[in-house]
Amino acid sequence: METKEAEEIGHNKSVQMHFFDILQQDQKQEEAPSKAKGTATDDEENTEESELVSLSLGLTSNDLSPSKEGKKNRNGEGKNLDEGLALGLDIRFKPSSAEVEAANMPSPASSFEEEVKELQEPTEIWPPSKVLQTLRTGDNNIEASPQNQLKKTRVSIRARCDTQTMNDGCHWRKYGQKIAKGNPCPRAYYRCTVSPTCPVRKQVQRCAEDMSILITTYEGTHNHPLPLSATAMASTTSAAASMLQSPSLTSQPGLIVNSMAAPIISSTTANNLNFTSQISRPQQCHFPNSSISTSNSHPTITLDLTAPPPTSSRFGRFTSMPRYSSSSTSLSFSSSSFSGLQPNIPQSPWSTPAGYFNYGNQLTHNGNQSLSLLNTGKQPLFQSHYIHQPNYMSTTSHGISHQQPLPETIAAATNAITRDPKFQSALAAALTTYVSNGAAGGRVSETPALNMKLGDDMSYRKSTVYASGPKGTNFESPRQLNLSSSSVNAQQGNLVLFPTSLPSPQASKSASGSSSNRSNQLLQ
DNA sequence: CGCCTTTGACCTGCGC
DNA sequence: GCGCAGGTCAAAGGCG
Repeated sequence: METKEAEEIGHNKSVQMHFFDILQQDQKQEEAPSKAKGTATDDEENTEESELVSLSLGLTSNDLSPSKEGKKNRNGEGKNLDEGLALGLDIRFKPSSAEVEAANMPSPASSFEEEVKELQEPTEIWPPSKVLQTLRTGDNNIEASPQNQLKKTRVSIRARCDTQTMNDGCHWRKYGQKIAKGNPCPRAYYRCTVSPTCPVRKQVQRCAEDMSILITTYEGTHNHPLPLSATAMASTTSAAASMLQSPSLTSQPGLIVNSMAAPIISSTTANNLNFTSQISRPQQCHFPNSSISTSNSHPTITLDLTAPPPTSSRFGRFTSMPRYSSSSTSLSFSSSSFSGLQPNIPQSPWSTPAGYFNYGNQLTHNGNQSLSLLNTGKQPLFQSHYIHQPNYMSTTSHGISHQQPLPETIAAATNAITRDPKFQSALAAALTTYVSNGAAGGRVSETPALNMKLGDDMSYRKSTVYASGPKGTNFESPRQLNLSSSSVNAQQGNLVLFPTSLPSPQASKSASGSSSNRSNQLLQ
């Protein structure tokens, strides 16, 4: 099946998304590995309740997966597998002083070897279905508790894809199909088969409104090394998922989003995208253009890769004004690089010449390649550091016409950020991604790690980001991240991030053709 | 032969 | 308690 998909994708059309996966490392597993062996199930479930969330990407080392992995080199992953990779994402939300023990936890990102051990000695963090079924009926079943149900985090990807499923780099076995209410398209249920004990499942369903949109929802934590191709976007979704793991981020001064992972280098071919990973540069999240949303019953982050492009130019013109109401605030992360996620677009989302950072209506221009960290504590976030810097706002030598600052917009957006903890974490994730993209597509990311501290202290840490031109062209021009505000439903503690500048497939096609020109213009 | 998909039945949670 | 909907199981069959 995967092979079929890969062929189809590779030869023809579709997005070839060698995708992500999330490894949400269980806090208690890490704390007490021995315990995890014995009571892994409980630990797994406890993870859902833990406020301290440690998200870690899988690693791709020597193939530790079952034999089939060795037999079948599906989707050409074998090449990548040979290389080996340590990808780690460590997002920790240290919510309160009560989480003292959290401080003793090893960081997945910094404990690669530990993770390898763990993987080599697989601890069943999810019981086999039969066991699970038994547990469900048990009195002590933690999973059955409403609380756990409530906290089961999912990451959903919306992407235009004309194949049955997106090729996310993992191997899946379909175990069920249902017609969901309100959607004529059946929902398919898949289980990760890379490891027999892997608890990760995904649901695939076409969007009722737009059949070309494939909605893939991931749930669970891989307990095995991921193929390189599967780790490409893991950090992105991990970061996104992390937002849902902490009920109140900002009240906790110690939130640290720490990027220690290798970068993901994207490569493109004529008709498909191929996100592959390469090693050893510190970096992390991919948040191409995504919308993130959560729901109450099943906290779900949706990375919306389908949004149409704005009517305005990707470069410097932003038409949407942030909208605020007493009950909602909105933040949009967008990047000019997103077109790559659309099918048939010969441009990598990670290799665009420039990223954009738009906060509110401001196009900020990080003129000195210094992307500092995000502090969403008491200080207005980008205000002092980016937006108000004349350099950033001025028309650049690339011919970008930047709009004038709009104080109200900034103030409103700042207020939105400082008000909503999840908002802050979303920003952290987005920035992490942004920096990641820069490092991935670019030549250099000078900082071994991007640390984003959301809290009270304003300790900025420098992270230098270089943009990359198309296909290996290295640019040292600043990347610009586009962050615009629109609306977030803060009432229910939900965070919604709407993409604002995602090119439609058609637009992307044309845009992709001219993008490099524009890019060159930008960077000349 | 092994792995996969299909598909009806079953289980579980939730709202009324 | 009942019904509905989502999710899962597992037997059957297909495919390479």
